[in-house]
Amino acid sequence: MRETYTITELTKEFGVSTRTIRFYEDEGLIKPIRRGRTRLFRPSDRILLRQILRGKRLGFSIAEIKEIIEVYKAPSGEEGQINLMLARINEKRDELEQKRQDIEDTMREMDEAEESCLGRLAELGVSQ
Amino acid sequence: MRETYTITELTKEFGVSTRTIRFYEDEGLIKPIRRGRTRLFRPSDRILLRQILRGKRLGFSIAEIKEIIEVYKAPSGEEGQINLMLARINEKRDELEQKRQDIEDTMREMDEAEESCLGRLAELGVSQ
DNA sequence: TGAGCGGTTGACTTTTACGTAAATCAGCGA
DNA sequence: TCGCTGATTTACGTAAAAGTCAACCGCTCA
Repeated sequence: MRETYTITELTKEFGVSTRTIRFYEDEGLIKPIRRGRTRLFRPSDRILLRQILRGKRLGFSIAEIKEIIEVYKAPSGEEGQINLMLARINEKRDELEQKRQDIEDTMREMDEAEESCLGRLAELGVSQ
Repeated sequence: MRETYTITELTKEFGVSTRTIRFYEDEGLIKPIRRGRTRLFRPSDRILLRQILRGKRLGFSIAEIKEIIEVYKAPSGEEGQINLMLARINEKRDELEQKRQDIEDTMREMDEAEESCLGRLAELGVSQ
């Protein structure tokens, strides 16, 4: 595994701009190390970026993604803290479950749309 | 089934503002009929609104939701048009499939986070 | 040694998806 | 006829998530 990545390597791999990556750093989502002023991204930063973009595709806001990343890091602290973590995990799971349902519903309507397109094509074929 | 709904009935049912619903009309997503100046929403408008909000939860933009709604309406026109529709349907399906995968991945990481929280709780319990 | 290349900072701008406020209107019950 | 309620239009405001631009730095290699 590579030790570090430059910012442009990551922009190419993930198809985002440098501005975007720096923005995520400003928002506290990733904390690359520095050599002089230049950012160096470790494998863990790269994984974080992957998780951030995954969250974006699912329509989570930066703030929500931050929360999700927090629970990934998980457990330090005493019982109260950990129970709070568990509660948050369940919240996020519910949201994901809702999205999953939304996807199923949308998929089903896509199937119906496809069906009726194919039906229409068949009609056209027959009448020719 | 009800004949029509007022705008406030829909805001209450779906938990959105009147501004939001009017915005969707401005964007051409729904076209309620009018009695005088007042909007009247038919069952089909209500279903559209449901689909719009589903799209929003999945992180689609208004423009993308518009496209999705277009393919729901589906088939009129000749073969070329319909084949174009079918292509669009498959594009959207790919996007949905990606989101589905993203959800699975996130869910799995949630499970891991939960595991390690529970593990930490067990430790705390034992040491007490 | 100077030109190019990749990276950085900072500031301003843009797009999307509404929020908010003001003025207006239409029906309705007392 | 008054005042309330609920709806409408118009217009400006705003937060989030970047895009864009300018000025600058530090290396390297020809």
